[in-house]
Amino acid sequence: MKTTDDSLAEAPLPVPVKGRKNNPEKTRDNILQAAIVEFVAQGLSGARVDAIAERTHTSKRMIYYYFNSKEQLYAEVLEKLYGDIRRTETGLNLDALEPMQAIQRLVEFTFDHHDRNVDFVRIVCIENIHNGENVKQSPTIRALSQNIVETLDKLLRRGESEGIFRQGVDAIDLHLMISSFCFYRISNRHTFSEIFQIDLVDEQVKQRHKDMICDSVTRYLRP
Amino acid sequence: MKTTDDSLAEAPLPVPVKGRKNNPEKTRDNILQAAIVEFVAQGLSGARVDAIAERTHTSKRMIYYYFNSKEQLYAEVLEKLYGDIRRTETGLNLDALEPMQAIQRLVEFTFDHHDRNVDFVRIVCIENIHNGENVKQSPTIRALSQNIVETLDKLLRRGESEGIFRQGVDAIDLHLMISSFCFYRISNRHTFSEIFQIDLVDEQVKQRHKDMICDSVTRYLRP
DNA sequence: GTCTATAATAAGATAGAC
DNA sequence: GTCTATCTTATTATAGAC
Repeated sequence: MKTTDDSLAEAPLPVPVKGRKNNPEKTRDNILQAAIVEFVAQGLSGARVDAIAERTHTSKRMIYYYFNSKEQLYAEVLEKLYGDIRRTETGLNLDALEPMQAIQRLVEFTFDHHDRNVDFVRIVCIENIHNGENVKQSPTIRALSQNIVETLDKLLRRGESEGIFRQGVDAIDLHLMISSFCFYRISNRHTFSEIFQIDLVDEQVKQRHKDMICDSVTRYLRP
Repeated sequence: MKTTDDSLAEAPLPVPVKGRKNNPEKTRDNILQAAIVEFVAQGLSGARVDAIAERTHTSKRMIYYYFNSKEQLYAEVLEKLYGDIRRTETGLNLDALEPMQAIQRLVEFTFDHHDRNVDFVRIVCIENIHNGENVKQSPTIRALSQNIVETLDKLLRRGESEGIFRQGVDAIDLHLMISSFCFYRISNRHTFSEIFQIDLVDEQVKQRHKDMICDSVTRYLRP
């Protein structure tokens, strides 16, 4: 390929794009976005640093420059996806509604939430395959998730005192019940839909399942 | 290391263990068992053929001899774990019970089932991370899983005609509901227990959750 | 059928120029 | 801060003896 051996005369283009100055934040975020795509698609062990670099407007060197290792990059991806999702959980304004309607709204929100955020569901699966080791090392993630339990607890106590809900239901238990359905429907959709020949993406099926979990939770809560 | 260059005089021990003759079936099964442990612990991409060989009483060469590739070995692991679990689902003898008791028994069975078979839960997660591609290629797995839906459908129709269950509940939908809770409790236990600070292994908690899903399903089914 | 040794390649991480 | 080129090690897979 070389037409001359005067290497000093070759390609003086360390500056990324013509005329544009360096933009560290943008570069870093660009890498993080690419990493999300790769980790979500391939898992932690399956993801390739080279593949992440290819999805980037920059180079593999920059990944190590900003994130030091594949593991640390993964940890940031995990925090980002958890953060994105937990933040949307605020501003549901359940206090204004009566308990039974509020719980219904919360269930529907959780359902849609998982349905729209397949990436989040996948990264949580991946993290569990790795025994939650990265979640355990992130106080941020734990802190982010307290909100939903507090909301639910407040709601349960309110319904309880009004005599609309039965006594003594634990917020975390109920969250487990709601999440499990909403999560599993997405996380296991490949095996479930293949084995039982059901199209989980179909709008009618989706609505039926949403009604199902709503109905199931409200019936469970009645005294 | 060599103290002599007469290589012909060295180590004539291709025969595995002293005096014992070759045992192909045993060797093959030994590899499969080792592969289960490794794939379940590390996932498909995370599993190392060398690590599987180390867990074996034989060598890496034998893995390729019997299974041709890492992928094919994984596919057999998947079939084996699905097969093991589906087979135990028969012989529940629900026909003898009245519908509401039968469904309760089925739910409890499913709960315990997942609780006892963490390996199965993990391999299903792993398979879903890989978009269920191997399940799709295995007619065996699909065939094995029809039993549970048939059982459930028969039960639902019986309860329906006796007026004990509400009309029109779909067996696959209900199976989704029951499975999701039982599965998620295991599959996501690492992140869930860390984030919400709950000990899912605790016997009291476990019993509470078992009651919860039972209660929830029976309430859902009532007319 | 089974073993040890090794080839071929892929992947994480780094060097060094600019 | 960014790039290209490369080092090192790990990993899948195979050769060839017995």
